[in-house]
Amino acid sequence: MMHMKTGVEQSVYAILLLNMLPNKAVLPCEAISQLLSTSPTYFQKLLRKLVNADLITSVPGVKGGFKLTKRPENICVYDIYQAIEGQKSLYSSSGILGDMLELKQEESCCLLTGLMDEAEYAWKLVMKRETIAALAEKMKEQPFRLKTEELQRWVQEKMVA
Amino acid sequence: MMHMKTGVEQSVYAILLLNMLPNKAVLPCEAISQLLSTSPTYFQKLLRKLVNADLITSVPGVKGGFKLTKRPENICVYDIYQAIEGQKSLYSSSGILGDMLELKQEESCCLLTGLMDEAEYAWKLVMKRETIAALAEKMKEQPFRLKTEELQRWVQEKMVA
DNA sequence: GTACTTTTACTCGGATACCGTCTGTCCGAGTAATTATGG
DNA sequence: CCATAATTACTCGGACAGACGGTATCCGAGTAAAAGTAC
Repeated sequence: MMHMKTGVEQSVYAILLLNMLPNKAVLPCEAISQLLSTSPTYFQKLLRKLVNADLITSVPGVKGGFKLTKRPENICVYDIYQAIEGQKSLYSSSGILGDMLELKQEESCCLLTGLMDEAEYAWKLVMKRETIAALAEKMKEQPFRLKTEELQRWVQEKMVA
Repeated sequence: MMHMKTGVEQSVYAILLLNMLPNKAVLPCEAISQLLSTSPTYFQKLLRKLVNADLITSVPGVKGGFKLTKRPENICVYDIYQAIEGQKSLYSSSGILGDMLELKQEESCCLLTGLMDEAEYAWKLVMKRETIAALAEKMKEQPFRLKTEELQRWVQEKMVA
């Protein structure tokens, strides 16, 4: 129903978790997926997309796992969205007008494309504003503060190296 | 992949067609779907949604069909989008943060909802700007003008009453 | 010619099927730290 | 003790199954204009 996949939300929280790691430490997929109550094997594929987008780094082998590639100030919600959902537009013309008017292929002729692109741009602009650093700050505020500290301890416990 | 359905685009063009009708005249579903190269029986269900949204009116019986309910200046692209896609948000939290922090149900606790709502608002705002009247004007401009006049004649031919 | 019936051409709405995408699962392969083994 | 081999715990990536939503198809029902029929 034109809905954002849950993978985006999961990825955001995964990155917020990785942001709690001390330098050089990593968190294995298994631990994260357990906290997010999702399937480890599928969640790995999401992490893979984040790796491909150069948002996180993967370390193979025993004591392996994932960690952030960049500073949290340099990761915005849109980056994560794009990594998971790809760069396809929300709208792309099916060429109906072209068929209706029997135009040649080379004449691009959608009355909506320009408008929709603009709308999508406005939408993405808002997602580019919010960074992981800002979200992490919000987690430290009330009423999440206590629980977030608890979460920090959980991360310390599950992390390796 | 988080993509707008083609039904929205088809509906926009259908309404542009209905906008070409003289007063009191209607256009049957069969004719429209034929022009849009889509399945008549399914397209009827789209038209039904537009009727429910009070954008168009249906006339049953022989010489029946569909026509606009409002003036084209009072129909915007967003109205059509909403009629087809419903009013569900692009994003809705799956409550992951709540689970992670083990919060109670009543504490709404999604870090993304506020941001995403704002983004969606910006997106819809652009779609609310463009009216059917404006799109119809664009069709009368070059390089569509000649073909649009041809389309007008086609509508005259297929309309009833 | 008028009243009534039948036909016809539409809309209405439910049931169902197909297909692509998202999610979930399984498996074999790669990698590197740890442990075991042999001298 | 040191070098090498085996084990272990991860990531990597492909293949495949299940669920779900959008699209498409079929059917019977409702509705009203047109056509046919009876008197």
